[in-house]
Amino acid sequence: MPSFQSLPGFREFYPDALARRNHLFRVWRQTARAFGFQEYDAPVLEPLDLYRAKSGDEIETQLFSFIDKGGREVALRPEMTPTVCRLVGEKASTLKRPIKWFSIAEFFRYERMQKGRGRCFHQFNADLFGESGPEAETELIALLIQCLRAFGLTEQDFFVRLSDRNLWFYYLEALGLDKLRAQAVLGAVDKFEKLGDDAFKTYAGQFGPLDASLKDKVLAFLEIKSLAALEATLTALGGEKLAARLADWKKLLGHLTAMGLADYVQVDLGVVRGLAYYTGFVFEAFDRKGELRAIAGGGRYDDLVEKLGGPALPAVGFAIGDMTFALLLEQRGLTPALVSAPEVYCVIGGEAERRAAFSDIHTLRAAGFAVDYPLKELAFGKQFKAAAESGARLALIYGGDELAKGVVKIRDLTARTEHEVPRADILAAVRDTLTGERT
RNA sequence: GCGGUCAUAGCUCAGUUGGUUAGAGCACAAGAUUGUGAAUCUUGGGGUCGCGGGUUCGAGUCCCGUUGGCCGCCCCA
Repeated sequence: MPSFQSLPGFREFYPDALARRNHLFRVWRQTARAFGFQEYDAPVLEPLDLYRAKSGDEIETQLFSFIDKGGREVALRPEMTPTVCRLVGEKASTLKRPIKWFSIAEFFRYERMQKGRGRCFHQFNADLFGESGPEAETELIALLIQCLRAFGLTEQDFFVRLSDRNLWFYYLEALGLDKLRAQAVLGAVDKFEKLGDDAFKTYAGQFGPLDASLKDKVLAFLEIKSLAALEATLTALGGEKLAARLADWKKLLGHLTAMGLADYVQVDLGVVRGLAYYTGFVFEAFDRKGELRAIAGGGRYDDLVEKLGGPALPAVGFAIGDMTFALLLEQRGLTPALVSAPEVYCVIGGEAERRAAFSDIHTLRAAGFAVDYPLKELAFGKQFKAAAESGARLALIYGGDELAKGVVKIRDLTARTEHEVPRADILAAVRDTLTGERT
């Protein structure tokens, strides 16, 4: 046993694990670019106050925070939202709208480890600033869905639950509840799925038992699973705010349907997301089997940029965590068998042949091909075995017979065929075989 | 922060009521094998049995503590 262990909850990525992680990041990055999002990055270490300002003092117990040598209170970032709000807020007047940004970054939270949760993890974050209409949600929800679909996940595997905090407040207001009571009811709604009726205990403690008919109406609202049902309920109540909100819902779902994504989106007002800073649509992605914690979550936070010292700027964003997502891919057998294999493996006779081979090896490597060879002289049989195990597509055979003829034998390790090419043509020959197969 | 459970080789594990020098498979390395692919055979390197203390003539085994993993609760930005 080594004397030094990694810290609890921290992960080490051996090459095969890193290859899988890189694959996730590569696909996310490519997808975000396809949606016109630009990548940014920012410091891992931030002033502690940035998180206090957003989430309150109690957040500190869940942070990796300390005092640096300059006496500053600092914390490893537990999320990207405050940081990106600051970045955008500082340059808001000069950035072209809409501002569509994404990042792939590592985060740290001082928490107890659990399935799908550790003390360090990565998130894909995407945010859209400067658009207050549901067009912003359309882009983000579509991006979220595509970020999962790109791995082969389908509507059989996951879905996005869509809810709306504004709608809840307008609804509860229409039912005659004031703001404080409405917030308490929303807190109960947030916990209702897990606790059932007990979720309303906190409300009862604060304001007395919730009127039975009101509670029925709240629970009925939770039952709504379609736009049609939502429309029926809202039109019955009437009122301008609800009508305007309904129009937003229609637009958002209409656009997502036009994109062919309707089957991925479920109207579900049970999603509230406890965070106080969400101001409109909120959404979370779950696996259909319901075995895992949320895969992704996000929503609109129109007040946060201003709260963190920037100008008033509407915003919508979401994040996908890598741990639960990797579990889902694994469960569905969609983790690609990625090996960091060379493209070409050289089989080399002896020291004399090695000199000739080295010249070609370097030429091929300089041209960008992944080329490997045995560091020390080995029997041919072992070299062919090593070539096969390396995962290379091609073996180049530098034997005395070939070099005497001025050729190199190219063996296709998959097809188990081989042919000779003049040494001078080796780069072109390799390129011809491998081009089009590389990603 | 709380509870349950586990810890023996790189991996999966065996190890009897406490008893000689702690084992197997896989993996890794060398050889059989100096020109063609996951085979076979032989051999080898690898362990302070998580760590610390206790009981005992004797502890991988029993007891206590501790660290760490896994699972759940709280929380989940």
